[in-house]
Parts: sequence; structure tokens; C-alpha cells
Amino acid sequence: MNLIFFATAEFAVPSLYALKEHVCLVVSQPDRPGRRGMKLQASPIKQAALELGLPVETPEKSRAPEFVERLRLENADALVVAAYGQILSQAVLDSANRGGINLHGSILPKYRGAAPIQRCILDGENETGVTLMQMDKGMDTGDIIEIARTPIYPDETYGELQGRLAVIAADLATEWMPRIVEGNYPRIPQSNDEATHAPKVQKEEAELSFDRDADEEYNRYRAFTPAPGAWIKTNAGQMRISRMARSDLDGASGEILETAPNLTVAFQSGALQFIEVQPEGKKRMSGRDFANGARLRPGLRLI
RNA sequence: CGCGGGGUGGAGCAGUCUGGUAGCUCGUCGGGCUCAUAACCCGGAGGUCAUAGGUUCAAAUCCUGUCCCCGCAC
Repeated sequence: MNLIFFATAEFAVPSLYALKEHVCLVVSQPDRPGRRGMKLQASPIKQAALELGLPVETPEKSRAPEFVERLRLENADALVVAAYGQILSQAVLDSANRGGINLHGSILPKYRGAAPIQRCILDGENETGVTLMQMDKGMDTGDIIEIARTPIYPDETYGELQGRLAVIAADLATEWMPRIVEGNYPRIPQSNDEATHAPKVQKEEAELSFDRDADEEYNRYRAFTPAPGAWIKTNAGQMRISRMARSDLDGASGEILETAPNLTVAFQSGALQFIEVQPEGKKRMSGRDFANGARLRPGLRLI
């Protein structure tokens, strides 16, 4: 097998490792400024590729004619695409014998688009999966080859679920790529009527509000942890909440119900524990430590 | 030179503007109370105030340099 691997995000790393013997070229997004300052940072996939000693290309636009020509020269059996972050043009797809084979983190046709895993959790779904499909020029609209399903656990965060799906995706790829290269695989068209969309996550969506129900905000926390990170504005400052837990307590919106053993705050309905928080400009700390420093007491309100 | 916050006993913070006794909540150790407790009471240990220099009778506090941590923007 001779494969070109298109990917950018963490989600695709296990697949890259699984297929490394057969990958002749890795294509990823260009380095972006990361952290503080202006230092460029390589994508997780580029880092992994460099570790594996695989050649990497990071074109600004994969559809550029020169780059398509570069792809053709590899004379690949297929393009394996997972969380790459750019639409692939028909010319790019046609550059390999079997075209583009995509690993998508949802049960298609549900959650087509950039952020399927986050949106699934945000919606409170209890099942998801990875879809292996033949790409076409649309956004996640190609024919389905196989779907591997898995439950979503009640307290599972985006990061945790993505980690599991990434392994499932790697298994799917390992199992199917040989057959796909031979041309021996099913192609089941998607039902467009049942399709839903999972657009890219906006930072504002990760803002929690005491004026919404605890269940809804808990899902929001799970969906956006660890990235971009759930956060909330309070009268004790704005803070990121890096770990939360459900609580059986109840009270008025924003009311502090307990500060020990865990900082627990009431929402519109229900309450949540702030296990680990990170106030602006501070290091991450336990909710309890924060309560100590900010002189919080049960009965006070954060709004 | 993108903007900004911060480094004070083990943890989280106040004190800095207006130099002059090391403060608060928690943890920890010892003792007490209680059927019991993450509750309450009493007592103790623990700090070169990031670092180097400067000003001053006197610096956590004012001035200058350096190191480190973090938030936002990206």
C-alpha cells in the first residue's frame, strides 16, 4: 500500500501510527502561532510525522495546481483523510487511485462538519462513532463504507471521547485500507434527509451561565473540555473551569452552596461542583483553594 | 518588540498607592469537646516577602536590571 495521509488534529494521530508503514507522505495544515507571543507551533500530526521520520508537506492551499501535481507524483493508492481542516478539491481527490478515504468522528449523516465530537456531547447524545467513507466534493457527504459505534459515557469530556474515537478510527483504517486499495469494499450512499451539521466551535459557546440549567451547562463543560475550555464570568472575576462534577444540591442561580470539600454553585436548576478552576492570570487551582483566596462562603452569590 | 495579570510559611490570597510589629482562609502537628463529623474550641510549628543591585535611619512596600508563571489576542 502506498498512502498519503491528510490530517491536522490530535484525532488522527493513532491512525497515522497505525498506518505508518504504508504512508509515503503526510499533509498537514501550516504551522500556526500558538501560546503566547508569536512562536509558530506545528500541528499534532506534523509533530508525529516528524517523530516517525515521514515526509511532511504543509501547503497553505492543498488545491494549488503545483501541489496537486506533487500529489500525483506519489502515485498513491489512496488519500487517508482525518480532521485535516481544509476542503479537498476534486482534483486533489483524483490524485490517488481510490480517491480520498475519510475518517469522521460521528455516525454519518449525523454531525457532518468540523466539530462532530463536541456537538454530540453538547447535545447530550449517548452514542456516537466513527464513520469510514469515500469522499466526494461535498462536506462529509460521501458514501459510507463502515460505521463503528460506541457509547458516550455520562461524565465523558470531549478530550476523553476524542481519545477513544481516535483509537477506534485507527482500528477501522487498519482493518479496511487493504481491502479499499484492492477495490473490494461497500459504498452506501448517505441519506441527506437525515443529515445534521456540526459547525466549528466558537469560543463564546463555551461560556457557561448560572441562568441556564446545570444539566445543560454540564454538557457544555464536557463538550468544550479541554479545548477551547469552559469559562464563566462571576463577580469574583472571569475564570476557566477545567474540571466540574454534578451535584445533588440546589439553590438560587449563582449561589454558593458549599466551599468544602468542593466549591459547589447553584444554577437555574440544579448545581455543579467547580473542581478545578483557573481565574484570569492565575494558575490552575482547586475550587476550594479559589474559595479560600477569594474569601467565598456558602450563601454568597457569584452573580 | 501584540495587550494584560502575577511571583508573600505547604495551598489560595491580603498587605505595596500613603516605607516603620508578617495578616486572612485552609492545610499540617498537639490537645479538648462530641454518639459522631469535612463541625466547634484551645495551642504549636512553619516565611532569605522570585532574584540582583540602588535610595533610606528603616524596604514586601519606592527606583533599576534579570529570571519564572499565567490570562487575552492569535
